[in-house]
Amino acid sequence: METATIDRAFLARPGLDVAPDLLGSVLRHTTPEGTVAVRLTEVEAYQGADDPGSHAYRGRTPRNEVMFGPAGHLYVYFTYGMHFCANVVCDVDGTATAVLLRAGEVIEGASLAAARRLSARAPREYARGPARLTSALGLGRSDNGVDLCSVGSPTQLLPGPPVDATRVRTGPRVGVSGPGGDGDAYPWRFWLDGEPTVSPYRPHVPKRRK
DNA sequence: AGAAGGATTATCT
DNA sequence: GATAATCCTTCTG
Repeated sequence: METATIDRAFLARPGLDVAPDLLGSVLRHTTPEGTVAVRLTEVEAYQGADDPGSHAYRGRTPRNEVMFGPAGHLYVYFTYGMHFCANVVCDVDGTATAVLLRAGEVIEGASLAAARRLSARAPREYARGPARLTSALGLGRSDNGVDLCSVGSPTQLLPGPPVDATRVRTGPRVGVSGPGGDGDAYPWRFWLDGEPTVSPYRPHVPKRRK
């Protein structure tokens, strides 16, 4: 039988609870070009109304509509005029929380990932960063809202090899400012310690005058 | 090695 | 009209 996807009920809780449990899971995407699969090594949780860093903070809009839907769907958004980022929608229908997929290790389709990531100098850079991850997988606008939990879907979230829980680390999210612009208020970024594919951006370096 | 600026457009104020 | 859950190239030390 086909490999089972991650259960939707597993994702139907707050993104903050789901995020660390998603480390080590595998996102696989198949297109006419072929299949690429990524084992997740770095993620970030985004909550709803209480989280100023979340797209859902100011309520439902056409862009973030998918976040408010049922768990187990993919929320893909376009940013900085040239990049896509992907989230796994969590929590129950009507409550908007999600997990941003920041980085991972390509474990299937390395040659196709390389073709999509021409600037990468080493395989570890194929999906090292949120926009790089979507690029390596070939995800874009048309993948916004797709179901990740149905067998036979071209885009699936699958269980990965077991993860050593003692390797899970947490820290401030990247590119998110808290109240007063003084860095992220919450340590809602999770990664696997020692993974070469974890994006290297330093957690919140305050700008210093020279 | 580290810092700085450009690319490029959807989205919301 | 400003900003953005970013990445890449180029400049400087």
